Amino acid sequence: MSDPAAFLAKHGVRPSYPRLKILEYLAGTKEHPSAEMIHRDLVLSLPTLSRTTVYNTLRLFAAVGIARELRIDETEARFDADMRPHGHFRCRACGRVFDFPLTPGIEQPALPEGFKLERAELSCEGLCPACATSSLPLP
Amino acid sequence: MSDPAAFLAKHGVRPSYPRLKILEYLAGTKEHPSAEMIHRDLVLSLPTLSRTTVYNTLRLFAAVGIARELRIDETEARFDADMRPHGHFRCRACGRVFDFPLTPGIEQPALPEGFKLERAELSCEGLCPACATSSLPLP
DNA sequence: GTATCTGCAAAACATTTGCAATTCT
DNA sequence: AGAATTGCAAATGTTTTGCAGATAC
Repeated sequence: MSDPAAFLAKHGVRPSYPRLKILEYLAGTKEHPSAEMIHRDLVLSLPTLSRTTVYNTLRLFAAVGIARELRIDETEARFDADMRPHGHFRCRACGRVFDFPLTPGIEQPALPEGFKLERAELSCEGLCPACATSSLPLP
Repeated sequence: MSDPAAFLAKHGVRPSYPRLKILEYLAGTKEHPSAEMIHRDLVLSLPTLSRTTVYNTLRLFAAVGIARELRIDETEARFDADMRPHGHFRCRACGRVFDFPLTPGIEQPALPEGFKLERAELSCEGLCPACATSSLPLP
């Protein structure tokens, strides 16, 4: 992300300071954070940041195509600024979300006649390599 | 579903009356209902049925492999007793959830080494045929 | 008779909303 | 000034939990 402000402007989003910080945070992580995680981290350097603004901003980012909302976690929405096609894998033990490449064709599933596809998401769950080989008791 | 009680017993689930009714309801619909929808309909013929029991039962069904929980709706979990591999499409206008066949290979995505896959779900969103051709204003 | 199941009420939790104060142009 | 943005507090809606009574084996 060379110029975050220009990137926001290009998507028709006014580059306010909170929005810039949220964009930079999201573009610079592979954690697929939730709104709560983003707020918890950013409020350290931006103490006035409210949860409401984080929620508003993430919804706005999703609406204009800057980020996507993942429904891979049972309790909270997770967000990803990588808009290239890829799948997600959530480890049920540690909760981390991993990206994985899609076999070509999956991103354009063959829907019956008449359906107008706008979004597709391949979500997997199981154990990540670290948790699969761990000797700790699993949830 | 020829013998629902035997089906439950086969999965190690005691066939109580509420569980039987919930199983029959779920197996007899293509609506992919939420817990609330199931309760709203079943309470008409089973007035003592509580929401808690519906939630408990659906969680139990998912745990033993009788049904699966879909995270395709923004607000509430939806449930499906069809355990055969297939994808789901949610219409953002009418909220209905449709099944569609999966191109072979999708149900076994190629994960990187070491990941232990337990569940995979392909969720799509867009407009269903009825809503796509409707002249009503869309949400 | 003991473990399991049910249901009510209350709690927990993520997210949204109303609205006033602030900020940007 | 005027429009957009922010942030607080309260509300919303789904799901979970504690616990007492009912039920099944």
